[in-house]
Amino acid sequence: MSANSRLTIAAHTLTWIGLYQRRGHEVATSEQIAASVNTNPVVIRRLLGELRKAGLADARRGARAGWMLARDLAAITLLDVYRAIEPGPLFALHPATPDPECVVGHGIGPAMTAVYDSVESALCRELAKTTLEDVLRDVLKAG
Amino acid sequence: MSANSRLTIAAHTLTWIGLYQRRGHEVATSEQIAASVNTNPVVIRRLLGELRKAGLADARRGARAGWMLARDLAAITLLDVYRAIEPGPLFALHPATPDPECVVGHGIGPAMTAVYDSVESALCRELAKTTLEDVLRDVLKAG
DNA sequence: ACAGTTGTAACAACTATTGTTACGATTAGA
DNA sequence: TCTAATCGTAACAATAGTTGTTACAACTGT
Repeated sequence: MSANSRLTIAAHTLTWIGLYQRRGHEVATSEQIAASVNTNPVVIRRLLGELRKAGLADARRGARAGWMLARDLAAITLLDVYRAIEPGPLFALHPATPDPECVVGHGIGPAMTAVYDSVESALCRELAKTTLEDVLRDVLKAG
Repeated sequence: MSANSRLTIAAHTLTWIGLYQRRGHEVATSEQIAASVNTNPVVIRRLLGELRKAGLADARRGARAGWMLARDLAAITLLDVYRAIEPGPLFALHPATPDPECVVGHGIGPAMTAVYDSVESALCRELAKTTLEDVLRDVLKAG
């Protein structure tokens, strides 16, 4: 797959806003964030748009416009971020329906679905363990 | 991402070969497997080529050619299959290096890498729990 | 020698990601 | 009321991965 950096950029973005707000600023602009992420401001705005729909960020428009967190960093887990920006499931079943006359073709779908459900649960459990507060702490420790 | 059905098709393919061999046949052809999966034989051959490189399948060429398992179904986990066919990591870091002068830009990479390592470990642990023997049992139960 | 199959290259269609330009909509403040 | 800054979004190109397809050389049991 074309490697997926959306979760990285989303976590970067929200962490950046959180730190900026703790330093006393009200809002952060997509241009400031893009400079830190090293990308185009539109990429940041697109991503923040999805994060806003998920209730993780808010935007103020007009003059003195910009972005702020909708919840504290400690109240946002990486699972929240993942759910906000990753649309589909990790694994898919067959593109075309397998032969229903074949024993394997008939039973493989449900069998794999059960496995994929377990795997996605494990992935979500793991992502839920880390909050953006944890991420910020690690980031500052690395400095 | 364009949804990834490679693991599904690979598990289907190996399970099909395993069942076919248990019914007394020596080898299975990509055409037979493709009929069950409902796709083109070349798709199966490509996938089996990667599975062969990983030591999970073997091919016989010439007349009476076809595919066989290199190990018993019970000795192949879904993690083995996953490792054989999925090249990259689940999540990627930034496409372009983030600003190293920024605290967040500087520390976010290592922080996210640690998280991604944990997540991939959890995913692998979960995939390792299921063997193709388990898959075949579920498949036959569903019938 | 023949027939059947593997192994692989080449190509098209489709989708997702990332980056970019452009421009209307919005609003605090002069 | 005007202005300047920023959001919100559409549109497009470049790149890459997946899936399906055709084609053909290489191989080997009979």
